[in-house]
Amino acid sequence: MIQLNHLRNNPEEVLTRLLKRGIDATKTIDTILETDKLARESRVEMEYLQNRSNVVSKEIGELMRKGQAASAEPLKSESTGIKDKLKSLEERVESLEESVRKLLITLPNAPHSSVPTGKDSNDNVEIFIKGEKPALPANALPHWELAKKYDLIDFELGVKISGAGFPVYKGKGAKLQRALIQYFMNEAEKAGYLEIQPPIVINEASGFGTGQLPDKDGQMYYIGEDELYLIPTAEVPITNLYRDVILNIEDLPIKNFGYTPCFRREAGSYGAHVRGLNRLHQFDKVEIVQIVKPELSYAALEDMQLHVQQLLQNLGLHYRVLLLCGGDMSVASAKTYDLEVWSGAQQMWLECSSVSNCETYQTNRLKCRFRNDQGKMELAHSLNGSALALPRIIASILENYQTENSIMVPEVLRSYTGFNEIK
RNA sequence: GGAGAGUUGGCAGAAUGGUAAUGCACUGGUUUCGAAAACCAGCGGGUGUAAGCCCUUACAGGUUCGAGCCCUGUACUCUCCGCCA
Repeated sequence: MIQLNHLRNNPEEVLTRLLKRGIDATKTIDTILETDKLARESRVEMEYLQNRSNVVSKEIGELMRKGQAASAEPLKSESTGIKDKLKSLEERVESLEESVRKLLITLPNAPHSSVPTGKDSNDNVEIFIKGEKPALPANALPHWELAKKYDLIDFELGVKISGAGFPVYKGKGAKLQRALIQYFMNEAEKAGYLEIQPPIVINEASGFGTGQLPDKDGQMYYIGEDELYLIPTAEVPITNLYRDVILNIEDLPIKNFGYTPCFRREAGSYGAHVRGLNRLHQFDKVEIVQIVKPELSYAALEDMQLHVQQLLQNLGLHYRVLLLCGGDMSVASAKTYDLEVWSGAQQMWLECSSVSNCETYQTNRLKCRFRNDQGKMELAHSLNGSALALPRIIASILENYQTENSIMVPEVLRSYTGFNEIK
């Protein structure tokens, strides 16, 4: 959530930046600032009375110790009087501060100045493109047909076991996925990230910490019996490792990665674009996360984005990098790059990674801080990125690497798969 | 799932209901050629230039002039039993 202190001092700036999302927050911000002012005034008054109450109680304690119980009586009644006033005042402060907090969490993060203004994906900007569309054989098939032809993935079987969007990977299909996971993990490790195997169910506090709750409530699978959510991404449990933590400055930057399944209800999505591996309820992903000093977060964002590019490049896939416009970014992000791979047979781009700098939006909720050079508490910046999400990479590999009667395995994966070709 | 015990700073560990000791660790300083030792200071969070003030004994309530302490509820941890990869 946006820092209240920053909003107090720079309401115009926040307002302008939010306009990049197509959001006019004038009214919300005005209400926040007005309510905050009232809350602070009441708080000053409250603290004054609390102080008086503390002093009086201390004096009573003194008298009691000296055995002068009788002379404490007037003080007792004064204290009782203060208490009455305090009660309503405390309720008022609490309710005002709660109002401020509730309004504050409705605001998404303020986009960085380099983020283009826009409403939806049409306003995203392509900033880099690599490789070319592969020349496919005349009998080229979409990946779901290839998966069937070579018995790699069984979508119907998944429907029987669980439902639509839960595919079953078999044989070389399963092996290909495992090879990719292993490859991505090794590359993350080489890039200096520490491996984390987190839980894949999370509690409400964790969901709130990274911004999924309350915003994305309906998009997560919920286990009511235990009040737990299935993770939509490893970003949630990994970033929450640093909830309520005061980090040592020399521990920064923190670089973690984790491989986990991810679960998304995808409520409301339907149509042609959900075919095959395009959109699933369960998928695997390797996620990279960084917690860094504020002044270094944009360098880290570029670093992470380039790491993901390198993976795609090494796999020999045609891909492009998009700078998302304000309206297409997730609530927590201040700046996001999406990476998309080319799906040769479907003739379309598939998003396979999203790399975001959340600045202090998450760390403010998480209370993830460090002591800066002046010895003052400061919120760290958090970043996350997929490196990479598996299904769409597999779709792209199957389609782009198909020959007339086989599918070639990308060079870099062959030592992991143990086979060069799928026939 | 059942029974019992417990939860105080980074750790250890005090506090007849009277306003959170102390030790260790850590940080800075004095000293030293340098280090150790010793000594001094700091060492939960917020706010404030500062003095200060407020909050803080797992969390939420209650009793009280005053709660780490008494009462109620919740969460978590540990031990034993049961079940189990």
